Amino acid sequence: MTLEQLFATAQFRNASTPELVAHALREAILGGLYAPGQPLRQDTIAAALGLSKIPVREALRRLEAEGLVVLHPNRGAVVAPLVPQEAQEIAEIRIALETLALRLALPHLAPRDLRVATGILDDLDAENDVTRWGALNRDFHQTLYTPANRPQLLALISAQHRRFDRYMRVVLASMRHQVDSQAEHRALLEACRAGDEATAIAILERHIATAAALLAEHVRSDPTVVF
Amino acid sequence: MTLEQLFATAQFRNASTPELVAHALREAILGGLYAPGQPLRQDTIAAALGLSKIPVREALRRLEAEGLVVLHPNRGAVVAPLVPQEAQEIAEIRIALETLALRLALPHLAPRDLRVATGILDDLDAENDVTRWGALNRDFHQTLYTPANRPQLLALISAQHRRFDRYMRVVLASMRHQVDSQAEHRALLEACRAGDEATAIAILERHIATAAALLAEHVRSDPTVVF
DNA sequence: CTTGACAAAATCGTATACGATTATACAATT
DNA sequence: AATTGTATAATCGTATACGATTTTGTCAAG
Repeated sequence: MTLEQLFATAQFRNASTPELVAHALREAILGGLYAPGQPLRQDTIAAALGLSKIPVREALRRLEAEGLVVLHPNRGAVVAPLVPQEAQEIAEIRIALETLALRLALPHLAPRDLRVATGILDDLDAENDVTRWGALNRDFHQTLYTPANRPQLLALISAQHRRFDRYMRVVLASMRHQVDSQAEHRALLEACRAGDEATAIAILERHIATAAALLAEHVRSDPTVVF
Repeated sequence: MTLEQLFATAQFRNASTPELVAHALREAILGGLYAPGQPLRQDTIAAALGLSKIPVREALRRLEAEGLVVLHPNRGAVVAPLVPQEAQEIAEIRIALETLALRLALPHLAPRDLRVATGILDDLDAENDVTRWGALNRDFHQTLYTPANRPQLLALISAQHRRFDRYMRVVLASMRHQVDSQAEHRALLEACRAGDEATAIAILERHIATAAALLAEHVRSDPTVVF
């Protein structure tokens, strides 16, 4: 999937050009099309999309705020580098935000939500592509949190989840974590179905903490891994 | 304080022009110089700062990501309107993030941090200006969280705290909430000094929840208040 | 071989200009 | 009076152009 294709694919209603560019770059970074630390040349991107630098620059500002891009004055933008220490911090943040969201959502979880979540888990089982696996994983979590009816909270969670997935991508490329992760997903879904808040929250906490620990383990076992 | 003055005052190292513009606009919005919903004309701002629209547009994108500005495609930017329901959500988010930060910071709180925090509380007692009161209030909280050594978390808290303060500003303008708030601040500081995590966390939770409740009460008592 | 100086190239940052879109005023119509 | 249509003004969005800054390449000195 090239940047041009991502740009052409992205069409929301009411989306401005810089938003579309931001979307394309976001997907490109999450999909691994651009490596961490890689420079994002304004002219190159603009030319690829048939635009001038100006909407591209605005998109980069947006992505900077999301933590996917780092801007260096007069030296341009680079894909935000991966610093495992940062992933540990994001995991802590995710636990705080997602347990809140799940607690608020649980009383409003409808059978339909559970069905949708189950369907995503089945898709996850069948999915081998790491990028789409990350997207489906985020979808699963969002499905459980959406009934909380907290748009600000959900947006924050999405942003943090996306950043975290950039690290998990590296881990998943070498380990086969899916199985364990799916077992946790199903246990979480079961606790939600049963309306067992304490258990659901505990599973969610462990689920995120486990992913972070796996990442730490991966770094420890092979310190040469370039993140 | 005019926008020009805020722009001239703002000088960080390594700050690009759009960042300086964003800083000035941020302070202007927080300081009430621009009312909620007010249009932010690119030409006007650019002319006032002696710039073209381009760096101004980039600053607006940044502020959009922070939730202080809303961009409408082809219709420009407005100061983000105040929707009390949103403040309630932000309070929930703040409780989740700030109790985490406080828990992580407590074991590393040094006497120096406590002295600094005490000094800020004294300044708060003497401060009458609502805007500077908000800034000092944020400083007090940040001082307690900084030893957690979690830059991402602190940045998130700052952004949410700033958004919340826009609502509190309206409440403080009509009520005299400072006294109660200061009592809570001192009780929190005392629990931190004693290293009593459970009490400190409980006070912090109530502190934020009380502010949110005060806001809700304010809306209930006078539904005509234009936020 | 390394270092420093300098020129050339690449890239950034933004002022300017202009087409596109939206808002406003006001006349025409129902 | 309300509504529709149209001309005008205000504003947005961005392509272009160009100065400023940084990076790269080259070569001479140590």
